[in-house]
Amino acid sequence: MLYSRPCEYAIRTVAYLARTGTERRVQAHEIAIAERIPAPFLAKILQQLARGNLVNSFKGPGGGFSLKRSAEEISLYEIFRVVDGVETLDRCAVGLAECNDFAPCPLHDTWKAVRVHLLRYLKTTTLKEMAEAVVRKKELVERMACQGRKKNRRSPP
Amino acid sequence: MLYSRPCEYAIRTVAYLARTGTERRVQAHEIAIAERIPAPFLAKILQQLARGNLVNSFKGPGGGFSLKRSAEEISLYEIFRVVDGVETLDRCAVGLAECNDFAPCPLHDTWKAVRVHLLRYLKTTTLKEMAEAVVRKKELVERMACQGRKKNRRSPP
DNA sequence: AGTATTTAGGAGAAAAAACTCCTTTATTCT
DNA sequence: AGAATAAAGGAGTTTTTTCTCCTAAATACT
Repeated sequence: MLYSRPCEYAIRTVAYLARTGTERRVQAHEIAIAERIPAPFLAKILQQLARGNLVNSFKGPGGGFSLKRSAEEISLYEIFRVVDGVETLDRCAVGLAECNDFAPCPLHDTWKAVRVHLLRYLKTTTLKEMAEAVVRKKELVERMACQGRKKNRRSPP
Repeated sequence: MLYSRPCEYAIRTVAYLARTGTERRVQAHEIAIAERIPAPFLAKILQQLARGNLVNSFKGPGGGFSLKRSAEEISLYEIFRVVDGVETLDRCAVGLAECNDFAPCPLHDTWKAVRVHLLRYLKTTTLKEMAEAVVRKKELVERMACQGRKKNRRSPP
């Protein structure tokens, strides 16, 4: 997989915050329940996001987390950078420590092209995409529920 | 990273066998030393490759492993399939268990495009590429060594 | 000031991945 | 047949990643 489990959780967390809006403070355990992520672990990840300046954090009663920027200003790449660190993308295709641009391994050039593509995906995919896609999915679910009822009328058991 | 550590080792192993030719039997510990891979672990990986019909295995004196096919007939995808299993590529972009083509998560379509690209890379990159690239690298190293000597003459300490 | 709340941070536990070690099996050679 | 060799297979150990638990710190409210 392209990025770690914690990074997956981070993406879903930021998406959750994006859907709730930038003003409201959301507590870690609320996100954990909604997204089925282990709460203490999510707290750690949220701290990383806060240190990386992707979210605001507020202690105490009424505290919680909120996004520092709007959804379309946050790319997958930024989350990935903060949680996994970008060095993981620099790894040689076959794990050779000495492989680099100056002394490339046999797969270096082809793998580099893949890497460029992956980086583009990460940098161009924003959390806006995720928020919008959820809206689209809801419409789809409602449409499918409607079709489901029609089909039941036509096909008695 | 796209595939596991064992899969990296497998690719390097198959490349090593490709360079030695399909006839000669190569022992596990020879490859382990040459590629700096833990020998007992490599033996396990080689067994997977044998079970997956990528290599021949021979027990006893004079035994070892050899490729079942020529380098250009073995893609990275085949090695990946045998060592990691292809289900790892089916994983949702953000780790949602219920995400599939019929109930896609918000990133499903964009991630799917990335996946297609990765699959193409894996399926079109063969071990022939690796074997040829090693030859090219040797020529480059010799050329650089030559330039290194010229430069030393020009730049006394 | 004291209490409650929620994040921040450190240490440890559990799970998964990587790796090691030992026995068994199959093959070759004498 | 016996010995040597090298793969095959199983179990165990180590390392890394994921996750849990506990304490400390900061904030809001009374």
